[in-house]
Amino acid sequence: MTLALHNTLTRRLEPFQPLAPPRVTLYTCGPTVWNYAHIGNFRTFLFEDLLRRYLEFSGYDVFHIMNLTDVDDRTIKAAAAAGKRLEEHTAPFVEAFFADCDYLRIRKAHVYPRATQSVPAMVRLVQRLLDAGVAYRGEDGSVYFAIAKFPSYGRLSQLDRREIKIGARVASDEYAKDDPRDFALWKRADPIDERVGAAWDAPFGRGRPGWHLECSAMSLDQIGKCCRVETLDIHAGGVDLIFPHHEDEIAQSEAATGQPFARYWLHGEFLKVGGTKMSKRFGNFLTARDLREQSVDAAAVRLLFSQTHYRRALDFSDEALAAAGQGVKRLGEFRDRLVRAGGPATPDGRLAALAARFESDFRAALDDDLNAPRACAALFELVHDGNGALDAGAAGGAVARDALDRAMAVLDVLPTPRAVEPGFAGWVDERIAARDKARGAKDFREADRIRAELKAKGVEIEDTPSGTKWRMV
RNA sequence: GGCGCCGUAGCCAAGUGGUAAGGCAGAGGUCUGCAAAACCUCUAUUCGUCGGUUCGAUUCCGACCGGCGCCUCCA
Repeated sequence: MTLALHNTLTRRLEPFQPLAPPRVTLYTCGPTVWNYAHIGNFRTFLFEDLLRRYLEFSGYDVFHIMNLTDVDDRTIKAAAAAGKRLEEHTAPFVEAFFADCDYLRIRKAHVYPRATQSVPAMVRLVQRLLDAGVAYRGEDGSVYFAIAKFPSYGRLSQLDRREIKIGARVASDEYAKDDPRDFALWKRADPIDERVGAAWDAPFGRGRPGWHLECSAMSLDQIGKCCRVETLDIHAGGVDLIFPHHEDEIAQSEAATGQPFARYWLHGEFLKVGGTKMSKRFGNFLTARDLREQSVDAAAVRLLFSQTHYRRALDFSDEALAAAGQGVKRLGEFRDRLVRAGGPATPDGRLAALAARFESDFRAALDDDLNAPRACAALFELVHDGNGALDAGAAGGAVARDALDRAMAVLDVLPTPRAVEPGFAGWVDERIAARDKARGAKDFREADRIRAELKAKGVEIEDTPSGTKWRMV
């Protein structure tokens, strides 16, 4: 079994073969830190987290680069509106982004190059394109990429099969370009750029990088430094980036290096709300901090997103999130039960057999273009059959627990342990002891009263053959 | 107008040219003092509609209806 991934470049499922295994260079388009990222943005980052984790699970040595776009039109506009310098405005959003990633258990990239700190690499790339004759200075002083000089332009987005809508809108800089489709590599600095500190000197004029340029320059810079290559194994992002962002990245990068920019392009679908794309523009968004403030377990978000394939739009709702929360709880209960089911395995090896089947199904599902919904189905089959085996007296939970834990290195959907104050835990134990005493004396009214008392404090109890268990809900 | 995606039970959602995974919710049962948890049973003869190809289609083709996305900042 080998991993196959859907490559946007070919619109096909392809066996995954990195340039120099076991190394895999992975570049994922990160957030634009002009504001808080919403969970639609995080759906993409979580899909990339799944990809990253599964590559590592499969034995690859992943070098993961995620950029932070801290200078672009929106960032400048927002900084100017707030009367702040660029870095002053973006700093809290950068911090919030990392906090949100931690909350959602997103594995850290190895490097987070920032656009404002990568200007020299961008200037070098623009110069290289000017030298190669595929870029030119427009009448407005900006530098543009000449699409006519790059014949394969449009391959990723199948632009060759499209018609550009004529007369829909006329870009303000259109008069400065040779061809309306040409895009800016370097934008001449205007007074607002200067005011917020978004302007740098370059041989071809003082200005700032175009959005597409940032990703090309940062990714090539990073993989050049780490691996001395000019081709990424995987480049991933949201579907909305296919055109023009990724198309333009390919043009710039390949025109400069003469090498394929990325071998595999992966794109995650949108998160929707009531049938419409979640977007800042529509105001129908929810941030990770909103969920955290509602005490939503990040595991529920992870499970919810894992239960829909990454190339399929997912409609978000509180009901769906709550349903995932129930699933997470069930997984946690099962793992606790496995831990309690110690001792040597029963002779028929039921749990071991279930664990083996699960691991095989789990891999097969994820090998098939990261089919996490199927992996989740395998997981719940393990829970169901495992519970049945335990009910029937199977012991030796360690095998199944190990299999579960290995899978969790990829999905990571077990409940977040709740921190409980020692004093509170002591009080709960005391109450439970009192209840057990009442139960022993057949005083069930008192026992039920104590249970209600605990419930009011958020403590749920469960009587088991080995005593009374409790948990926070 | 161009390009593309989707339409599967109450909700969410996999999937296959050979007769529908999984999760949540619901009903009944076992267990329990009662619960909880867990397990058992039940819950789509059917996969938007209409045609076509086929021995056979939810799965392939066509048309239509409905929803969405990109073509402009966008995860």
